[in-house]
Amino acid sequence: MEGVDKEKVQRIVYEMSKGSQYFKNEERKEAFFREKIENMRARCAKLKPADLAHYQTVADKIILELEATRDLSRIWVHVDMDAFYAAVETLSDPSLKGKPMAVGGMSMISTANYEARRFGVRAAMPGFIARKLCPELIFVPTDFKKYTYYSDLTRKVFEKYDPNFVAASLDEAYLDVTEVCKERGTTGEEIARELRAGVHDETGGLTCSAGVAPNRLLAKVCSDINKPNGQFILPNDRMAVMTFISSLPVRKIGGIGKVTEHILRDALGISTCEEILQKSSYICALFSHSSADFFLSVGLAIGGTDTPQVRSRRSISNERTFSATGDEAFLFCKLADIAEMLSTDLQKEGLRGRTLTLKLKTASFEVRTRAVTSQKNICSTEDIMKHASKLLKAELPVSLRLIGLRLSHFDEEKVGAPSDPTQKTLTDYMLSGDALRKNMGDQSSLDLDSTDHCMMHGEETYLSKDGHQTSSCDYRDPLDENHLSNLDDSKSTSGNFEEKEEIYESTSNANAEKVCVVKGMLMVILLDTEKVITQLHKY
DNA sequence: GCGGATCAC
DNA sequence: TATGGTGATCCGC
Repeated sequence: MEGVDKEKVQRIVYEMSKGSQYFKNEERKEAFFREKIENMRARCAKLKPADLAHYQTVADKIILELEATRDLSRIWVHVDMDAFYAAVETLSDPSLKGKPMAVGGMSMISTANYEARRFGVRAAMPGFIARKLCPELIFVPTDFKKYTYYSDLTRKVFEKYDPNFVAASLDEAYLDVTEVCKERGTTGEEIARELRAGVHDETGGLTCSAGVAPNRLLAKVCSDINKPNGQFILPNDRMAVMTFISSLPVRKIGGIGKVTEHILRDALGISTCEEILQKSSYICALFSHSSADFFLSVGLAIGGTDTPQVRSRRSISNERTFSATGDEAFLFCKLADIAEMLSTDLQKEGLRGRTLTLKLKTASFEVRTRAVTSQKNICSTEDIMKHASKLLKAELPVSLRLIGLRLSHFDEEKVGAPSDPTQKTLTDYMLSGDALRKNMGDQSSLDLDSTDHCMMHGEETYLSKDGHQTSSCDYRDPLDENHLSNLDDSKSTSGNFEEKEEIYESTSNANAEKVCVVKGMLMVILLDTEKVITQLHKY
């Protein structure tokens, strides 16, 4: 973004961060990461001319196969709402117009409007740093009901152009407008323009940007080019597509994040998509078959052109951050809260599963997961707690800032599912799709000998077994949202804390039963932990 | 099947 | 004072 003093922003972010536990953890991760890159460079250096010649033939073969799948017959549009949450908030409070504003709280920001971005304020930036960058910044708490309402309005517009459009999140969607273009004898460009006007009208003023391209991977990149309130069209022409992809930095591609970007650049000297093809032998030498496949398809600008299959959810989880503590009674209370929330969510979806995963983040930001798989399907708070408390107990003593629980390996048939057909957006759109190949470099080149195994192993590559292109890395899960609400800062946690204390003293409270049940369960679970039982009185 | 990592939003 | 939550995937064990 122009007009941003990047150096100043960087300096302030650094000043605010350095010395913190968060920052120390980032440094630890970076050191680990540099080592990984060094390993890859070493492996590169060891490659002999004969090896490289071999990998070049492998690469050339893959490239030929990929080229054969190229389909330039479809017209995809990727629609991306501009600063969506911030724009919605401004719509409902016009006094915010023209002022720097961010949706979120002191701990984390989910979206900043364009006025705030000029100060260097960004999504995923902690609010207290944002305020330092822009002291007059207005904070607005997240309100998902509002965003869902406006998202639904936009989807009504999308439906008119592609009834099978793919909602990638509340504020993004992919539309295959090939048919509507044919019917109306018009271009993707015109459709995108009309669609954007429709969104603007139907929502009462929200703007969006669009990318028009022959596949979803490209459409996604294109929607970012003339943002905000603009569009970019990439014609269905091989030459135009190849020219476009050539100079594109790899980081612009969905699925290539910060880490992959650095690996490609520092280990292989690859910064643009063009260079992927130029160094295709190294790509094949260093990465797994599926990773190489993904990278090479990026170099060729080949992406998904079909409408991806609807897939059911694989896991469901619940996690909460609180101010770090080693107080075991508190930690078990939190665990019980999360178990209960998870159980509630499971009931809503009529799901039961066999694998329970406990997620912990220590006071020093180190993340750990511990899982158990049982024979029986579980869904009740009690069953979840039975396993979860064992997992947590094995980690004690430990000072934590986050606890989470995830259930997976679902039962085939749902039990008592409240099957509400109007809930289409939540269940039917639960497709996943990244064929992301982002596990860089840990795989030995020997793996190339087990190509088939690798291909089958991946749940979904950009090529399905029957040769049709399936959902690709540019496809997003609709439930992936910035669920920033309710964790503004320590308020929510200390809020719970006080609430519990109150409930404990006043048994007439409506919530008392719940707490007692939880407590009762905890007492059974923690029977051998005298200290915890006595401390429970505090909560 | 488990644990660590990465990515997206 | 203060750096999120949900879901998915891959790899190496």
